[in-house]
Amino acid sequence: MKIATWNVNSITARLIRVLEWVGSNRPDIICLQEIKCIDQKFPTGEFEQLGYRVETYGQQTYNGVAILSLLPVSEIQRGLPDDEDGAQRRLIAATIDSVRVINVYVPNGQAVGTDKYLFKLDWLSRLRNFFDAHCDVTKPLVLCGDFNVAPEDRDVHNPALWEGKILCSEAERAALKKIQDWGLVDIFRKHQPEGGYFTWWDYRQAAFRLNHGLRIDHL
DNA sequence: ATGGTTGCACAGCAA
Repeated sequence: MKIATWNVNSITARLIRVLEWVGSNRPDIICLQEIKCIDQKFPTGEFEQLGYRVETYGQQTYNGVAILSLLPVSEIQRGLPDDEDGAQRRLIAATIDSVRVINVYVPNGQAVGTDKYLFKLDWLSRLRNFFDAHCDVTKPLVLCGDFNVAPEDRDVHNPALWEGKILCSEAERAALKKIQDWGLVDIFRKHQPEGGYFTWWDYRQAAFRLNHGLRIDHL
Protein backbone atom coordinates (compact mmCIF):
# COMPACT_ATOMS: atom_id res chain seq x y z
CA MET A 1 0.00 0.00 0.00
CA LYS A 2 1.31 3.45 -0.99
CA ILE A 3 0.43 6.22 1.45
CA ALA A 4 1.31 9.90 1.02
CA THR A 5 0.94 12.99 3.19
CA TRP A 6 0.98 16.64 2.08
CA ASN A 7 0.34 19.94 3.84
CA VAL A 8 -1.12 21.76 0.85
CA ASN A 9 -1.64 25.23 2.44
CA SER A 10 -5.07 25.65 0.76
CA ILE A 11 -6.38 22.90 -1.52
CA THR A 12 -7.94 25.44 -3.86
CA ALA A 13 -4.66 27.33 -4.29
CA ARG A 14 -2.73 24.05 -4.71
CA LEU A 15 -5.31 22.06 -6.70
CA ILE A 16 -3.47 21.83 -10.04
CA ARG A 17 -0.25 20.64 -8.40
CA VAL A 18 -2.05 18.12 -6.17
CA LEU A 19 -4.06 16.71 -9.08
CA GLU A 20 -0.90 16.39 -11.16
CA TRP A 21 1.04 14.65 -8.38
CA VAL A 22 -1.78 12.32 -7.42
CA GLY A 23 -2.50 11.53 -11.06
CA SER A 24 1.09 10.59 -11.86
CA ASN A 25 1.99 8.87 -8.56
CA ARG A 26 -1.34 7.18 -7.85
CA PRO A 27 -0.97 6.71 -4.07
CA ASP A 28 -3.56 4.33 -2.61
CA ILE A 29 -4.10 6.91 0.11
CA ILE A 30 -3.13 10.57 0.38
CA CYS A 31 -3.61 12.53 3.58
CA LEU A 32 -3.93 16.29 3.20
CA GLN A 33 -3.53 19.03 5.81
CA GLU A 34 -4.35 22.73 5.82
CA ILE A 35 -7.01 22.36 3.14
CA LYS A 36 -8.31 25.75 4.37
CA CYS A 37 -11.85 25.29 3.09
CA ILE A 38 -15.17 24.02 4.33
CA ASP A 39 -16.27 20.56 3.21
CA GLN A 40 -18.74 21.92 0.65
CA LYS A 41 -15.97 23.83 -1.15
CA PHE A 42 -13.51 20.93 -1.34
CA PRO A 43 -12.89 19.95 -5.00
CA THR A 44 -14.24 16.46 -4.39
CA GLY A 45 -15.28 15.85 -8.01
CA GLU A 46 -11.79 16.42 -9.43
CA PHE A 47 -10.39 13.66 -7.21
CA GLU A 48 -13.33 11.34 -7.77
CA GLN A 49 -12.58 11.58 -11.48
CA LEU A 50 -9.14 10.15 -10.67
CA GLY A 51 -10.82 7.26 -8.83
CA TYR A 52 -10.51 8.51 -5.24
CA ARG A 53 -12.97 8.42 -2.39
CA VAL A 54 -12.89 11.75 -0.55
CA GLU A 55 -13.40 12.27 3.19
CA THR A 56 -12.93 15.78 4.54
CA TYR A 57 -12.95 17.58 7.85
CA GLY A 58 -12.69 21.14 6.64
CA GLN A 59 -12.70 24.59 8.15
CA GLN A 60 -12.79 28.03 6.57
CA THR A 61 -9.46 29.90 6.24
CA TYR A 62 -7.47 27.76 8.68
CA ASN A 63 -6.61 24.11 9.29
CA GLY A 64 -8.77 21.35 7.81
CA VAL A 65 -7.73 17.80 6.88
CA ALA A 66 -8.77 15.22 4.30
CA ILE A 67 -8.17 11.60 3.35
CA LEU A 68 -8.33 10.52 -0.29
CA SER A 69 -8.35 6.78 -1.00
CA LEU A 70 -8.50 4.47 -3.99
CA LEU A 71 -9.87 1.76 -1.68
CA PRO A 72 -13.13 1.79 0.29
CA VAL A 73 -13.05 3.68 3.59
CA SER A 74 -14.99 2.98 6.78
CA GLU A 75 -15.18 4.03 10.44
CA ILE A 76 -14.48 7.67 9.63
CA GLN A 77 -13.66 9.77 12.67
CA ARG A 78 -13.51 13.55 12.59
CA GLY A 79 -11.62 15.32 15.35
CA LEU A 80 -10.27 14.14 18.69
CA PRO A 81 -12.87 12.56 21.00
CA ASP A 82 -12.38 15.30 23.60
CA ASP A 83 -12.56 18.20 21.14
CA GLU A 84 -14.97 20.91 22.22
CA ASP A 85 -17.63 22.39 19.94
CA GLY A 86 -16.03 24.60 17.32
CA ALA A 87 -12.58 23.12 17.89
CA GLN A 88 -9.91 23.55 15.22
CA ARG A 89 -10.24 20.75 12.69
CA ARG A 90 -6.94 18.89 12.81
CA LEU A 91 -7.62 15.16 12.73
CA ILE A 92 -9.42 12.73 10.47
CA ALA A 93 -9.15 8.96 10.67
CA ALA A 94 -10.48 6.07 8.62
CA THR A 95 -10.06 2.34 8.24
CA ILE A 96 -8.82 1.39 4.78
CA ASP A 97 -8.00 -2.21 3.80
CA SER A 98 -7.95 -3.12 7.53
CA VAL A 99 -5.40 -0.37 8.27
CA ARG A 100 -6.39 2.38 10.68
CA VAL A 101 -5.19 5.59 9.02
CA ILE A 102 -4.94 8.67 11.23
CA ASN A 103 -4.20 11.99 9.54
CA VAL A 104 -3.18 14.93 11.74
CA TYR A 105 -2.31 18.58 11.39
CA VAL A 106 -0.53 19.37 14.65
CA PRO A 107 -0.70 23.05 15.73
CA ASN A 108 2.31 25.11 14.63
CA GLY A 109 2.81 26.73 18.03
CA GLN A 110 4.05 30.06 16.65
CA ALA A 111 6.84 30.64 19.23
CA VAL A 112 8.05 28.95 22.39
CA GLY A 113 6.23 30.27 25.46
CA THR A 114 3.19 31.68 23.66
CA ASP A 115 -0.42 30.62 24.20
CA LYS A 116 -0.28 28.84 20.85
CA TYR A 117 2.78 26.90 22.01
CA LEU A 118 0.92 25.71 25.12
CA PHE A 119 -2.03 24.79 22.91
CA LYS A 120 0.32 22.74 20.72
CA LEU A 121 1.76 20.82 23.67
CA ASP A 122 -1.71 20.18 25.03
CA TRP A 123 -2.91 18.98 21.63
CA LEU A 124 0.00 16.54 21.38
CA SER A 125 -0.79 15.28 24.88
CA ARG A 126 -4.41 14.77 23.89
CA LEU A 127 -3.30 12.89 20.78
CA ARG A 128 -1.31 10.47 22.96
CA ASN A 129 -4.36 10.05 25.22
CA PHE A 130 -6.43 9.28 22.13
CA PHE A 131 -4.07 6.44 21.21
CA ASP A 132 -4.24 5.00 24.73
CA ALA A 133 -8.02 5.11 24.83
CA HIS A 134 -9.09 4.40 21.24
CA CYS A 135 -6.37 2.62 19.24
CA ASP A 136 -5.31 -1.02 19.16
CA VAL A 137 -1.53 -1.45 19.24
CA THR A 138 -1.85 -5.05 17.98
CA LYS A 139 -3.50 -4.02 14.70
CA PRO A 140 -2.12 -2.29 11.57
CA LEU A 141 -2.14 1.48 11.97
CA VAL A 142 -0.58 4.48 10.26
CA LEU A 143 -0.32 7.90 11.86
CA CYS A 144 0.77 10.53 9.39
CA GLY A 145 0.63 14.22 8.72
CA ASP A 146 2.21 17.55 9.55
CA PHE A 147 3.50 17.25 13.12
CA ASN A 148 5.27 20.61 13.17
CA VAL A 149 8.11 18.98 15.15
CA ALA A 150 11.60 18.09 13.95
CA PRO A 151 12.37 15.03 16.11
CA GLU A 152 16.17 15.34 16.19
CA ASP A 153 18.98 17.66 15.17
CA ARG A 154 19.61 15.60 12.02
CA ASP A 155 16.13 16.69 10.94
CA VAL A 156 17.20 20.35 10.93
CA HIS A 157 19.38 22.12 8.34
CA ASN A 158 21.09 24.27 10.99
CA PRO A 159 20.56 22.79 14.47
CA ALA A 160 22.48 25.56 16.24
CA LEU A 161 20.25 28.21 14.70
CA TRP A 162 17.09 26.29 15.62
CA GLU A 163 18.09 25.09 19.09
CA GLY A 164 15.21 25.62 21.53
CA LYS A 165 13.12 27.34 18.84
CA ILE A 166 9.61 26.47 17.73
CA LEU A 167 9.45 23.12 15.88
CA CYS A 168 12.64 22.00 17.69
CA SER A 169 12.18 22.69 21.40
CA GLU A 170 12.75 19.98 24.01
CA ALA A 171 9.14 19.94 25.15
CA GLU A 172 7.84 19.53 21.59
CA ARG A 173 10.29 16.71 20.89
CA ALA A 174 9.36 14.99 24.16
CA ALA A 175 5.65 15.27 23.36
CA LEU A 176 6.21 13.75 19.92
CA LYS A 177 8.37 10.97 21.35
CA LYS A 178 5.67 10.15 23.87
CA ILE A 179 3.25 9.61 21.00
CA GLN A 180 5.78 7.47 19.14
CA ASP A 181 6.42 5.43 22.30
CA TRP A 182 2.82 4.23 22.18
CA GLY A 183 4.12 1.80 19.55
CA LEU A 184 4.96 3.67 16.36
CA VAL A 185 8.00 3.65 14.08
CA ASP A 186 9.26 6.73 12.21
CA ILE A 187 9.14 4.98 8.84
CA PHE A 188 11.41 7.46 7.07
CA ARG A 189 14.12 7.10 9.73
CA LYS A 190 13.79 3.34 9.61
CA HIS A 191 15.10 3.45 6.05
CA GLN A 192 17.28 6.58 5.99
CA PRO A 193 19.70 7.43 8.81
CA GLU A 194 21.30 10.41 7.09
CA GLY A 195 20.41 14.04 7.71
CA GLY A 196 19.68 16.58 5.01
CA TYR A 197 16.19 15.28 4.15
CA PHE A 198 13.46 17.79 4.83
CA THR A 199 9.71 18.17 4.31
CA TRP A 200 9.26 21.88 4.95
CA TRP A 201 11.10 25.03 3.90
CA ASP A 202 10.19 28.59 4.83
CA TYR A 203 8.79 30.62 1.96
CA ARG A 204 11.28 33.36 2.71
CA GLN A 205 14.96 33.89 2.02
CA ALA A 206 15.12 31.26 -0.73
CA ALA A 207 15.02 28.52 1.90
CA PHE A 208 13.87 25.88 -0.59
CA ARG A 209 16.54 26.66 -3.15
CA LEU A 210 19.19 26.52 -0.41
CA ASN A 211 17.62 23.37 1.14
CA HIS A 212 17.28 25.20 4.44
CA GLY A 213 14.55 22.90 5.67
CA LEU A 214 13.20 20.85 8.53
CA ARG A 215 11.70 17.35 8.61
CA ILE A 216 8.42 18.00 10.38
CA ASP A 217 6.02 15.81 8.38
CA HIS A 218 6.04 12.15 9.34
CA LEU A 219 4.51 8.74 8.83
C1' DA B 1 15.79 43.07 16.51
C1' DT B 2 13.49 43.17 12.29
C1' DG B 3 11.85 41.30 8.21
C1' DG B 4 11.91 38.31 4.78
C1' DT B 5 6.66 35.33 1.75
C1' DT B 6 2.43 33.02 1.23
C1' DG B 7 -2.96 32.43 1.60
C1' DC B 8 -7.20 33.73 3.39
C1' DA B 9 -11.94 36.57 5.08
C1' DC B 10 -8.61 42.02 1.44
C1' DA B 11 -6.87 43.30 6.55
C1' DG B 12 -4.36 41.62 9.56
C1' DC B 13 -3.56 37.05 11.17
C1' DA B 14 -1.32 32.52 10.96
C1' DA B 15 2.24 29.95 9.24
